[in-house]
Amino acid sequence: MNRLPSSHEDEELSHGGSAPPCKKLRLTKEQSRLLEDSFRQNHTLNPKQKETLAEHLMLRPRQIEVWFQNRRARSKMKQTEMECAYLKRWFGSLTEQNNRLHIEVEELRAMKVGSSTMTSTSSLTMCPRCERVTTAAIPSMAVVDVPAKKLMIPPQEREH
DNA sequence: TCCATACTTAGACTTACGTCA
DNA sequence: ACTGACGTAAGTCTAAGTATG
Repeated sequence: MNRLPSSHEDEELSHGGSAPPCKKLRLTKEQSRLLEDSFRQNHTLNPKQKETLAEHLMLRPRQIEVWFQNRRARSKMKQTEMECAYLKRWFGSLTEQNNRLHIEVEELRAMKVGSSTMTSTSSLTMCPRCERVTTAAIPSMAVVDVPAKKLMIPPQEREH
């Protein structure tokens, strides 16, 4: 069932035969499908479930056990890869946002230079918490709002 | 079309660690 | 506190499958 046509020896072994350890087998599509279904329902199996599944698929319980171990590991690896890719995208978007804000600060400083009566342009600072540009000397005097839509928080993150 | 080779996938094993009786 | 059985994660090996020139 779970074996290449050339060898029914391994097939017997995969069912718990007494011969020496069998060579690596490939599961059939049907076996893989059922295992995947089972994995979707539960990522771990209790001994009874393992036994039942093994019987149903005509595999040794140990094979079921190993399959689930590998499946969990690969599932975790895939999840990590996805998270990594997501964080990279987010980092890119934050960098972009940061660059734009720096440009904006420079523009505002330039504007300040133009209006002679105001405080020194070097006193303009960006509050890291509220994302507003303020004059450090007299904070109450000049507060420039950065529209909330400019904060490029990825949708996935906003949900949480 | 066939073949050799490189690369990928997945079954199996080993080891280390945590939990529990 | 110690011990053995058991389950799991992480790392690794390697046969089998696939892509490529």
